[in-house]
Amino acid sequence: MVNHGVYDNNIILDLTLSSSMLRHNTTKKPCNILNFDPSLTLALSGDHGITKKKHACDHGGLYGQDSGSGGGGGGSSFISVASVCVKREREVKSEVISTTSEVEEEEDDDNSVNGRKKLRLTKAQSALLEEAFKHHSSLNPQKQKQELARELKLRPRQVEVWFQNRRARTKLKQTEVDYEYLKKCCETLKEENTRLHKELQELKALKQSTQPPYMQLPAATLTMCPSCKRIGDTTSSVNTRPFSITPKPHFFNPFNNPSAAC
DNA sequence: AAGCTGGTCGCCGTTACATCA
DNA sequence: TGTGATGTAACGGCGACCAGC
Repeated sequence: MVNHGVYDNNIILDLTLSSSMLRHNTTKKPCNILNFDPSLTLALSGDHGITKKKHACDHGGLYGQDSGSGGGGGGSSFISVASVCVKREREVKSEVISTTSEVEEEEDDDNSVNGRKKLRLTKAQSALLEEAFKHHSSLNPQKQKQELARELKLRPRQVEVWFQNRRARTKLKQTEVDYEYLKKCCETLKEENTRLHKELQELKALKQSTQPPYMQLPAATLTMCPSCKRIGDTTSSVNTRPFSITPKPHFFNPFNNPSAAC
């Protein structure tokens, strides 16, 4: 049922495993024809042998050829697995149909030894994918994906997943940047608010202690610039007096430019 | 024209594995 | 050497969109 042909060091281990574990392990990522690591052998601890539902999907779908002997979740039937994995099967079909013979051979190898064992892309593969991502953050479905997959000796599905994850990472980073920006804005506003409150208190105190002539003017006509701490005046074009009057409120907007209020 | 169905795609939340401190 | 944290490949589910019937 299983082709162990590629990794001789796995064969003996496989023979000691249950059928479900076999199924899982024999689909171990081959990828690694490219960067095969002999230490990347089968997990004998047991937990790897406990095939979860989505693993079953992998085997029933992506790597389905060998999965007929068992399903996911530790022994459910192939039929039930297949019913859960319609989408996977769709993808597999389209991939198989559209891939070149070269890729098909690659996938055959994958199917024989592939598994949930996680692939780590090589630096070269990542670099190429990054380069492609720079040009377009989305794949031109049946064209660019196939091309990249062929070039990288990966399955089209892997390229697709990489782009999805890459977009998610980009979005996450942008969210973090936005968060930091808003946080700074919030802090700036808080400081401004505190300072304005303080100034208000000082003005109130000043009003109580003295009654200078300018205080006879309506209070609403006086505004103070939060940055330079001068009171504005529009009645004269040249601001020669320490306190003056402005025709309209002088709002401070930290989102635009905290230091540009004046 | 409207409704249904199937295919495709992208996003989201999650899981599981590899690696590192 | 064991363990928790982190990064990320891979998954299932869902909704949106489109084409064909």
